[in-house]
Amino acid sequence: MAPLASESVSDHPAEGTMATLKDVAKAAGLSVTQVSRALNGHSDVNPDTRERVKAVARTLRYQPNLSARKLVSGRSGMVGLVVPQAPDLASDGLFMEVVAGLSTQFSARGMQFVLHVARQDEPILPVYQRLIGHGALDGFVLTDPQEDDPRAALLAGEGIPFVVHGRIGSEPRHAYFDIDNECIFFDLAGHLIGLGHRRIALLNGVPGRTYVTARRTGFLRAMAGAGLDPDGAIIRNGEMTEALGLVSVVDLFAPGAAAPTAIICGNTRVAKGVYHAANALGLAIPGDVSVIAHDDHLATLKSAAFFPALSVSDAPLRDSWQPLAGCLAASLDGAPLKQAQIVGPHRMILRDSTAAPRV
Amino acid sequence: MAPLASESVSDHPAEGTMATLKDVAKAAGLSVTQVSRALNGHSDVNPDTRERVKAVARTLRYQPNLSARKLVSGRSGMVGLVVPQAPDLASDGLFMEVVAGLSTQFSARGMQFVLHVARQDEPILPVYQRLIGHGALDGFVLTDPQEDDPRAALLAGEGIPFVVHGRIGSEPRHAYFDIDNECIFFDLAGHLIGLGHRRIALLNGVPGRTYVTARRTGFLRAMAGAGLDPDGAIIRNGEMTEALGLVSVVDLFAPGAAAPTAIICGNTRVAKGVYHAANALGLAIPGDVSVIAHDDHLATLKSAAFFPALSVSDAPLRDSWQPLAGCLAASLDGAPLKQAQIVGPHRMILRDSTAAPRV
DNA sequence: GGCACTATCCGAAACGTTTCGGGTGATTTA
DNA sequence: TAAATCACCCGAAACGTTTCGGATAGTGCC
Repeated sequence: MAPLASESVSDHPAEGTMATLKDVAKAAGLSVTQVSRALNGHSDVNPDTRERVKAVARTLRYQPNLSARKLVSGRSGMVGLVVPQAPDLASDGLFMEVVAGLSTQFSARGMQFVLHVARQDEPILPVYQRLIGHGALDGFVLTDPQEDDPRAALLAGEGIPFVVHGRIGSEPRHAYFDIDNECIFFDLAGHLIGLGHRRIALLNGVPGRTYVTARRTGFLRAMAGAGLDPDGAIIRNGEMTEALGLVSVVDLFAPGAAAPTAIICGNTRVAKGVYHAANALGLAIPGDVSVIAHDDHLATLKSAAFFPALSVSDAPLRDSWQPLAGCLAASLDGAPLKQAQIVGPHRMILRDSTAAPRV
Repeated sequence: MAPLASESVSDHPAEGTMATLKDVAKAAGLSVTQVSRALNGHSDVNPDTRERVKAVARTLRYQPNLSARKLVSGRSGMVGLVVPQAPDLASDGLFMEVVAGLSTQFSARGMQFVLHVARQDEPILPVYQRLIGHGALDGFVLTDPQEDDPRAALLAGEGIPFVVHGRIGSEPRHAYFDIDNECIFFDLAGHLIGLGHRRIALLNGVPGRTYVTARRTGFLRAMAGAGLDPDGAIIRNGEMTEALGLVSVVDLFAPGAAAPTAIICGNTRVAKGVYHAANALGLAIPGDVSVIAHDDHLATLKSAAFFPALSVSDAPLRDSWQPLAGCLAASLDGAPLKQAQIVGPHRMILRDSTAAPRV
């Protein structure tokens, strides 16, 4: 083995330049073809040979040149996420968690995940077109999908694989990982209705996002299914921050208003605002108003640490990165769409913030 | 929006596959060689021809294949930044501003800037080695340089171009953009000394960072230069947050302690903490203690909005991205090192937070 | 007219990888 | 024993670009 290694380019592998397939082939006494096949797990190569090749490649610190690979096979193993720069992006830890989570998952699959931040004033579509045209990226992850998302339209039109965190349209023809937002909010509303609530408020995200629509649909379906007066369904939209919860409660419980007896919050941050406002207004939870939220475990807001402990639907966001990466990888491998469309699980955790309405 | 999307994808040009140099050559009635030379601004091509080629390329929506280019010329036009995932990274808007700023600057130079977030527990060097070995990136931007930065050592050893935001060592042999931290803090201390202060505190960043060392050096040089008792120089280190300013003041002004008469803050956030603590302790600024800070204009902390208005040394961080990108680009073009080593300007802005010490 | 020079162009090779079609010898099948 | 099968391997082509060396005309000079 030693003489074999020393007969290669040089004792020390990377003397400024990387080892190539040719170097490995020479050192292993094989053809470039066979080395490539051995390393890529093809069938017609002797198991012993394969191991030997792998060993040689390791000692030579061989790393396949992505550009060369991309050129011939059309695949570089790099995928990306494009986000517009927005000041609020940085504020919550969410964004970095997304990036780090995806990065981790993709590198576990031997792929490189990469982020491109577009200028704030820059239209986003041309950015994708550049990235596609340059041909450096194999596929994309799309977050925060909109109702008729132009990015998805572009990528689908160009035949570029992508995976969406969420779903676009009712019969998506794209890879995705999503949670069943409609079902979750149907259940949340159902729980409250079962307790006897008739006027229920939903503090939802900004309109246009697909998950916001889905949540609204589930909520309204539950209300309608119980034969309730549609006026009893109060929906407010906005960026899902503490402020939304705060101003909504102040507003809904203003003197003379027909206040709801229960509130469904889009996330725990909104719920925090609701708690603050309720406290300030002297409203007891759940005595005067029941509160329930969807908990995606973002940041450090633990729903169990609320007082009273917050009832929630539970679906940690951090469980998304693995299936997302998996779905994109499957798409790249040309797997049937079905295998790249996953709806994640959720569960209800009922604590102390919901009760029957005061009569 | 819908018509826009449909017109961009399916006009004619990209029937699933991008236009290549060969296509442009055929359409222009020239050889591939000449088209390449025309597009890349080489000398021996007729000006008229060049224009014609450019026009054809435009209508064909030609985009050079980065992988192919990289393969032969060794350059892909992609550069990157690698950061370890850290929870605090996201918290301040700083990080996203860095990324967005660099992204903007590089794309203005026709390059792609890309971010790679490494797992928190992952050693950083292998990440660079992967990225280098794969050969997808031409160069790197290094931020937060340490005293003997192993990343710089690795990249320099491999001969990979990189630019540092800051300087490593006293005679840096790498491209960099930096501000003259030593000079700035020499001046800050000098200003206070000139006012008559003899006991001065420096609230500095975490040790190990090169800029922290430089600032310390400048500060001590000013103190020593004025022939002051070295005991009068009080240095405290820590993550430069409001908390550092707060606890430092509480500590320094504890009963029985030999309190300083002036404080130099590493940034305006630290100064904010100092103001808070001073207020709580009933210390007047600048009556009981002078405060001065370095202001890099991060986030939304305006030094002029402090009360009393904060005296500062002024060097906006956002002025760094352009020279940083420029220096890396220069390095990639093989420019002499001198042209890729830039020290940015700074200025003093004296407001109301500094005065002669009470006798 | 021969020479050097310039302006403009082109063919072919190269980069490192994958893949296609084929090849060799050994083993099984009829 | 001849034919078919199998396990393992290889050469050559291709991907899209840049670059090296040369080619062709036209120009000015002696």
